[in-house]
Amino acid sequence: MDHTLTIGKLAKAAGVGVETIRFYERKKLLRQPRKVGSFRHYPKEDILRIQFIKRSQELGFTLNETKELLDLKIKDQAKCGDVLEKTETKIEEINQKIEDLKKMKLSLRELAKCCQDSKQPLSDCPILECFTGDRKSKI
Amino acid sequence: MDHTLTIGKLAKAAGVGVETIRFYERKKLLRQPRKVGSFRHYPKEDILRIQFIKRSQELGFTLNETKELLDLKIKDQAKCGDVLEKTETKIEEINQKIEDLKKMKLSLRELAKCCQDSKQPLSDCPILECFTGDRKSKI
DNA sequence: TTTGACTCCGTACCATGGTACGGAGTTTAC
DNA sequence: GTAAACTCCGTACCATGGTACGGAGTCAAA
Repeated sequence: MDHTLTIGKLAKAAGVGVETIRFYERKKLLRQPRKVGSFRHYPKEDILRIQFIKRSQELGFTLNETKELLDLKIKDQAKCGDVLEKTETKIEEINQKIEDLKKMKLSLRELAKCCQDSKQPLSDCPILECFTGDRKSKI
Repeated sequence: MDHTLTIGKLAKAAGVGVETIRFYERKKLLRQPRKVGSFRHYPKEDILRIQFIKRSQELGFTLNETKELLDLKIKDQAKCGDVLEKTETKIEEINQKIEDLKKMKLSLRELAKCCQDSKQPLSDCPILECFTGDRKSKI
């Protein structure tokens, strides 16, 4: 009983599936673990690393972007500002997405107005036509 | 020269690629066109149909959802309210996405605060640790 | 020692929304 | 009439983030 974890234990500790860990390894999000015989043995720190990955996804980073963040950590010439910059970029992307979604919502609300009497048969319902015809809308 | 379009003309008129049209056909978003010999001939209405699909995507509907909207049109027992309902549901989904994005943004802002002096080497930068440790945050 | 649980590896598959390719047949323009 | 342009079809491939499978090897407990 040493201080390392087999893939199953790591998976359980980090709250992911075994296959996910092998997938992250293929994608180089996890470093090659030490092999004991043919079995992978992971340091406990990899629990945190996986939690970092999950958190990063929750924050809207893709796996590739997350990999970039993790890679910054091992390049010791990397500056704190490099991470900050990626964060700011991601905040801008999020702002843009929010704006897009708000425009969609406005358009959908306008379209919904087309269709007041919801008991009309669809042949008399203008909403699909509104949909198609609404080319001057903001989005 | 009749009033129908070959696939290339339709693609050009609708602003999509030829392969996209065949893809939509496979996904049943476009009806089987009339065949003249082995060549597809499309009615001009399919330009509008494709534009409807594109517009629908812009509004956040997936191709499957778009197909449901288009299918409502041919089921003549479908009610105007059926379309309205899908629209309202999509508006709710959009609201939820906006809320999620706002939470992400807040978290990213907090994390960015961790990293004030952007000239520090990354070993002294707390942002990655903030990332990992910030488990009590809202998202 | 044997049985059950775990792990290995490569590969295939899921959804989503297409794009690309290759070899054949068809149509149009000069 | 010939060559370019278009179309046919099936299939494979792209990114994204995994999940599933099968047959073999390994490990731990009873």
